[in-house]
Amino acid sequence: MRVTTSFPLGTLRDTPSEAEIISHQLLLKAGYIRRVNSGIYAYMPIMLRVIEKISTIIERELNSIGCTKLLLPQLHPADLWKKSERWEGYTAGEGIMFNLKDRQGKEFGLAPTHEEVITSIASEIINSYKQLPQCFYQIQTKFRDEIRPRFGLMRSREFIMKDGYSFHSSGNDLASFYEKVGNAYSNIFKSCGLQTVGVEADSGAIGGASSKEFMVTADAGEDSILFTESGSYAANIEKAVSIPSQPIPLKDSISGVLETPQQKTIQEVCKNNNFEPSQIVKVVVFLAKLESKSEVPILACIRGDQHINEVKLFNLINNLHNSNLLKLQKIEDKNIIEKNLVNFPLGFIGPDLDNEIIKADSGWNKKWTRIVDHSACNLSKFISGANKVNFHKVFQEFSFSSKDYTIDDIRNAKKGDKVKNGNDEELEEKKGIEIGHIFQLGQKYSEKLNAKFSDKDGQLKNLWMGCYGIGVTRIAQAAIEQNHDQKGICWPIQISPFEVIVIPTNLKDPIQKDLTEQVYNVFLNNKIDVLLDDRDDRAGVKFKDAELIGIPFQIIIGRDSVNKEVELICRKNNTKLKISTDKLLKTFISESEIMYNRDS
RNA sequence: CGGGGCGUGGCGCAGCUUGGUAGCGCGGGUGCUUUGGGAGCACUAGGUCGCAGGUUCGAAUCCUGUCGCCCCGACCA
Repeated sequence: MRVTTSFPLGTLRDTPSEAEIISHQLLLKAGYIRRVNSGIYAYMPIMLRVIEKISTIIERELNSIGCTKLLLPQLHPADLWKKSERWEGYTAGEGIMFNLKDRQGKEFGLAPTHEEVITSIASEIINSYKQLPQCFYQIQTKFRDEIRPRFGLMRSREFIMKDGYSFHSSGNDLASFYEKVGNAYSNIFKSCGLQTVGVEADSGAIGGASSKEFMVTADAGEDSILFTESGSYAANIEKAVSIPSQPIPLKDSISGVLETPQQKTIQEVCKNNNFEPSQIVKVVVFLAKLESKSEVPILACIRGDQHINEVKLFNLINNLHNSNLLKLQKIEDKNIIEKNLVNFPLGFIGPDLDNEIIKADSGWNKKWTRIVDHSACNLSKFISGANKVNFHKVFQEFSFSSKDYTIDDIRNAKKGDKVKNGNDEELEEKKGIEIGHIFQLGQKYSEKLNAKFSDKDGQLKNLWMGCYGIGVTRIAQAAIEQNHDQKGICWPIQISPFEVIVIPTNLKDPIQKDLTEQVYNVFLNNKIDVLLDDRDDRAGVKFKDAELIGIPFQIIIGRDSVNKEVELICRKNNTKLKISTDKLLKTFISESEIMYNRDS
């Protein structure tokens, strides 16, 4: 491809001010993407080549384990989503799905994911166990109405994703295929030149039993992952389970009610009264909004030195009540408190907060749903709010094990915690970018959408399902986050838009010009992805651009053209080889082979 | 939705406090010079200063409203 006749590179001299993280800055500066609106980007020709390379790698690996590519619609009828009971949650609750009405007033959603559509189609074409297993996938644009799009392609409202859905006759078959996909994913990310870790994850709104995320480790990542150095354990912080540190026991001499004026936080109480955070039980109040429209107040207790994991809490509440939980919010808004509660001692709440405090005329459930974390329920003596403003008190022999309290894990695991009893390994923490997620959905969707097959025994049974996602555009950006330097991007060769760029330094010199054409054509004829920077610009400009856009190899055609000699430069480590054009192709092929093999 | 910031040519920004009808660098075009690390000189095109009201003889500048964008938080297949 020639720069002059195919597309303007569109590189920028200055870094656009809107971009915060390096990968986003480089994508814009090097002309890969253009912002059209918040979270909406155009993929320029050079970007599309990256996307296509990633897609090809994904297709190769998935096809090799028996997956089949297809293409599904993006405009989904609301009816289908109502059958799976996700319409409300995805529009009213989380509001993650763009939705609209057609001229007849029929409702539609712009697809953020495709379980409903694929399941309904699969149920039509799969009749017998003899046709199983099946796995379909597609690579296309997804839509999500993000509350706050950010970091370029990392969290955008339109993004390209590979999503796959598998169908099985049994849970065992699903589990083994899930493993196979997990392996294929590892191959894919390795083939893309990325360093990833697989972690246990929460399955979120998609639901299902088992779920694993693939993370690119990078400081710019939005997720926290906890892992042991040996690799024996790795999980997303949303899911991670650990043993909390030992609490420091309270002195025997302390008892009764304590005056704690204005001391609303754990820190203030500790500082003013000489306590340790682990001697306090923190009580946080939430309001749970259910799909059945009922609103349930929640009282969550945890040891003072620990933090509540709202994802765990969300899932727990979801299981505790019959209706789907749409939203969980902290109760802290003054108006909401005044409207629904009487003399609410915010900042001084204890685990025994009375149900009477909920106003009779409030729309809330009249009883607190009381939840206590393991870290708090074993304390024999602790400090907590006295349910009276400016007072705390000492709780002794307080029993959480009455049936009023649900005891469970609602705690954030953290760096330094032990993984489990009898294992001395400590958790470490890193930031990660989620680029892949696989789920064992089980029969959740097939049940709702009535997707059945005839099994060996002649019985109609629900299909077992798995679903598997890869963020294609996210991979591209994550790769830059992991592979760049002061000068710009350093693409892993596997997903670079071009393998090599030919840079003639002076096209006015007929010898250089002839040699350039000769070299370019040799590479073209040998099916190498080569870009020819045939712009009539100064050499320095072309060098800078080549470095910025990050092509792994540069061939400089210059002064030594008279001797049929050129330079082959490796972008990443800046090594230069001066070689004659006779040996150029062979040398390039062996050098690039090394690079392909090292990274994949 | 809460907190903070910003909207001035394609990009990065100044001007606003103290009103007088727009400027700098990069980029674009033309010409000459230059030619292995984002060149030099000259000429040139390009902006109703986000939008709408208001104050004023006069508004990019002051006031009110509104829209948009970015960052932090909440939220997150």
